[in-house]
Amino acid sequence: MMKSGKVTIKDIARHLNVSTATVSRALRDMHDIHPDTKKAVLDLAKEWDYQPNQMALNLVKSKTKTLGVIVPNLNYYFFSEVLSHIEDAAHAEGYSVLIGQSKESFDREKNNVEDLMHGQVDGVIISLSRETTEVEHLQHLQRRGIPLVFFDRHTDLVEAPSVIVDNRKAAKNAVDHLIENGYKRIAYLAGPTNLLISNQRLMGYQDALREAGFDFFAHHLLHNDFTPEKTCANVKALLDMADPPDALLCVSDRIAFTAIHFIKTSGRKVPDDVGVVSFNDDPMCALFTPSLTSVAQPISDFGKQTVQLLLRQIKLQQIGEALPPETVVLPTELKIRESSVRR
Amino acid sequence: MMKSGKVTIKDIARHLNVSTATVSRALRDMHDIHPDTKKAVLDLAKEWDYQPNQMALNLVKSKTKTLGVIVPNLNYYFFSEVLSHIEDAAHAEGYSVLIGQSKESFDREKNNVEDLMHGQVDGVIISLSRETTEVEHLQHLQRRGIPLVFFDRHTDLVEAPSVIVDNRKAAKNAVDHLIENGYKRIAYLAGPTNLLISNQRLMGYQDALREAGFDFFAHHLLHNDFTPEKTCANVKALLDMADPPDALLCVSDRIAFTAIHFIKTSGRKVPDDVGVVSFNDDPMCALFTPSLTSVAQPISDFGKQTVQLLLRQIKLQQIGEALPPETVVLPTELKIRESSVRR
DNA sequence: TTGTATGCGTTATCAT
DNA sequence: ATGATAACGCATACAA
Repeated sequence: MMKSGKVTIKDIARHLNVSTATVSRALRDMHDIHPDTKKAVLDLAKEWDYQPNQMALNLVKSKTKTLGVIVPNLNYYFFSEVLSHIEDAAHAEGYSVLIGQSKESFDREKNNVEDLMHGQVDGVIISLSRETTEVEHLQHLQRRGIPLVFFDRHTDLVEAPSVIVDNRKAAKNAVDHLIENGYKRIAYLAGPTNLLISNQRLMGYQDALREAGFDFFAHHLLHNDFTPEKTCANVKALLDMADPPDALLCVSDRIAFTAIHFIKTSGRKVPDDVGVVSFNDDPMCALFTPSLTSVAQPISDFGKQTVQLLLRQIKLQQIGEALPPETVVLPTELKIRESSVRR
Repeated sequence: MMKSGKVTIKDIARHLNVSTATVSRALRDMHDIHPDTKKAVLDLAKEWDYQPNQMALNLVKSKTKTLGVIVPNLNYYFFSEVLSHIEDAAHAEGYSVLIGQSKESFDREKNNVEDLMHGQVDGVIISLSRETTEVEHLQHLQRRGIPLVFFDRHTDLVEAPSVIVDNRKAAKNAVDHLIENGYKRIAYLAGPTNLLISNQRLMGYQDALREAGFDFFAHHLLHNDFTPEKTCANVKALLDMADPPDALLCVSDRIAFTAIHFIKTSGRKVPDDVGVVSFNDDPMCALFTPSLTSVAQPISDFGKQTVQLLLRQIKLQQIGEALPPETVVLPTELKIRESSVRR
């Protein structure tokens, strides 16, 4: 093994007294190449540890075989789980994954998108920050011809495929379940006011109340920024009310765990005094005391479908076609556990 | 705004009747450029939405401003958390982050490393898969001049900086704490047999036993592959023994949560019948019932230090220097909660 | 202050 | 079956 630094196709060509074109062909196992030449090239390539330079390939092919993924936070259970499946699916198709997190900040999201726009990726997968209300940065991306797919936290302000669940229906189911189990004053611990999925769940919550002939009380709707502090403050406010709720619909398991812990600490029982259902079906749901009833989302499908949708767009784009902005709605399942069934 | 597709420096040069060199200089705000020329270029660049082509830049500079990160699993609490901080730190320094997960498979890890070797990244951060015992793929990376840094799951078979904690000491502390609280038969629910950090913790566990004059029982040491099934089987085996342990040191919170759940289900009490301490200080530790005593690692420092170490290496490498393989040992803290203190 | 020419590593289109 | 050469988009040493 000689040749210290990076060895290029040119080095091999020179040493073998052939042209770079020949080496290139030999390396890529093309037709019209003499077996002997090919063997010589391959042998030397191996001996010298030749590795094709990806940057040069990117430039000439004008694609990177890389996907960009932007999520609010890499350490939320749901997102890290979906990301894991995205990486899996992308990897299986020969794509690398570049990550960015908005940290729920619109500016960082914009920043991330702009970074990816400089030709680093062939397409972008995004789940919006909770601050995102305008979408100029995403339209910019599309104008530059970079395919885009949403998952979970989407928007209708941009024409792009998305992979979501029917949050409204899922929430209605969850609240129906609480009502069936005798709960009468159900509060909703929601996410930030402008978070689409939180609002969709709000509609399902209201649907269920209406259908059951219950009144919707605005003071039983509390918004939350996903911090434990805010959750505790919210729960405290609810418990201190003149008409405290006897059940909670939580927008996420994280919030539900914190809420239940607070409720238990305050001397009430779950599910007897307060029933709880939430979203995501974090594995901890089954281990928690009481175990937590939660809406399961098909996380692995989230990852797979999102990647498929993006890859299809990328492929079509190369032949000049466009994919009609399809919306994939994944099924949810309410996993009923102890927290919502009175003993 | 005209010019539909991507606009290049060449387009601007042609339209302005100047050379590409001039445009390049104007864009990068260099000296020796006439204000008028500069303004004209900048204006047109803005009007036409010029974006520098990253692929071309990469090729010219022969660096990508991208870091590769390979972890066993993106959805383990510890790794997703560290990754989040790595992304943060990298982003702050103007670097993008490419991710790969080994899924605890040596082959996938090797695969990931080889992908990154083809000139996609300026450096690599890795936490080894539990299957990894040989390191040829990492040496290959280094031979190709790509700086490497380990965090958490490292190896001494490769000369590279690493960011770790003193697992042996941390484990000893944790077991000392159990002993101080009156536990006498302490078992260790370890990770896979060849996982370095698990074995380091084993040594600390044995240190503590020895110092306290306790015997080490080989049948009180059970290895685990991080699946709930295996954990339950292990715990069942322990509880069914003639001399069941009265306390458990768990190699991770995930395992501890599952173990406690199993113990509770089997009718025993934690911490009265069985005390439990573990590692990672997952936020769920505080919310769990009973709350879980755990060794906290400074996760944010893991991310920051790892990136700093890598960036320093990259910088030094550019001036032909090498960084002595420094090992950063981060402090740990035992967070004492209910699971290890008898009432 | 600006332009010319060359190189970065590879593929691809012509020839031969 | 192979070789020259022109791209890909940009930076830069050297001229002017």
